[in-house]
Amino acid sequence: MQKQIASRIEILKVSAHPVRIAILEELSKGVKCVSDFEEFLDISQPNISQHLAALRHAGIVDYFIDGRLRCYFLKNPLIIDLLEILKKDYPHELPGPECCPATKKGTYPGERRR
Amino acid sequence: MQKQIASRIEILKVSAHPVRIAILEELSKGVKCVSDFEEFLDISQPNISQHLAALRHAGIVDYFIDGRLRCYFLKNPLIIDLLEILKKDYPHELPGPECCPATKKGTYPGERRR
DNA sequence: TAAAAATATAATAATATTTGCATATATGCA
DNA sequence: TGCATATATGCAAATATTATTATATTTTTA
Repeated sequence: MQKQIASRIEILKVSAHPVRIAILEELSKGVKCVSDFEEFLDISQPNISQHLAALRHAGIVDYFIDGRLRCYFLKNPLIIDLLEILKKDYPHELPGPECCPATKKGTYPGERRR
Repeated sequence: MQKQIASRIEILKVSAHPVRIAILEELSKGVKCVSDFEEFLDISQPNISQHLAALRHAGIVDYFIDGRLRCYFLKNPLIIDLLEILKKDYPHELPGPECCPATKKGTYPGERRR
C-alpha cells in the first residue's frame, strides 16, 4: 500500500465519528470558534476541544487566534468530498455478479481448482 | 443528526482500516474468494475472515457460495466513491479564511461578544 | 466414509479510543 | 493586579478494536 493511501485512511479513521463529522459539517460552512460548537453539540467543552485536537493532529483542520477565541477552519480538501458522500443519494445497491445471489449460490468466475 | 448519516458514518468507520481498504479495492475489480485474498494480504486466514465478517455485518459486501468457496462482492455503492477519494489528487489545501493564518492571528468573522 | 480444503467462529490478550473530570493556560477587563 | 472568559491538557475509567490461536463447519474428493 502506498504511503499516501495509508495517510488518507488515517484521515478517514479520524473523521469517522459522529461528533467530528458534525464539527466538520459546520466548518464546511465557515470559520467557527469552540464556543460556537458548544451551542449545538450536546457534549462538554473539554470533549469538544479533544475532538478538535484530534482533527488538528490529523491535519484536517487548523485555527487562527482572535483574542481568546480559537477560530477553526477546514484545511484538508478531501473532507469536502467526504461530506458530500455522506449526503449523496445512492438509490440502489451495486449490481451483483451475474450469478444468482438470490439463492446465495453461483459459480466462481476466477481461475480455481475445485 | 439524521439516521442515514449516522449509518453512513458507521460505513466509513468500518472501512477506515488498511486491510479492509485493500479488500475493498480488490473487490472493486470483481468477485474474489477468501483464498484469493490470502495471496496478497500478509495476514492469517482467520483474520481475513474476521475483516470480511465486519464488512458483511456493515452491509458493505456480500457473498455467494460456490461449493466450498465463498465468493465475495461489493454491495454498497458508496464504497466506489470512497475508494475514488482515496486515490484522487488534491493539489492544495483549502484556501484559508481571508485573515492572516500565517501569523495564526486574525479576526473572528462571526457575531460574538469579546 | 474418512480425510482434506475452504472458510468461519470463539475466546483471549494486547492495544487503542472515548469520555469525564479536574486543572492548567492565556487573554481581556475592572 | 485580580478576576472572568475561552480554551486546552492530563489522567483515569470504560469501552471498543485488533490480532492470535485453537477449533468448528461445510463441502468435496479419495
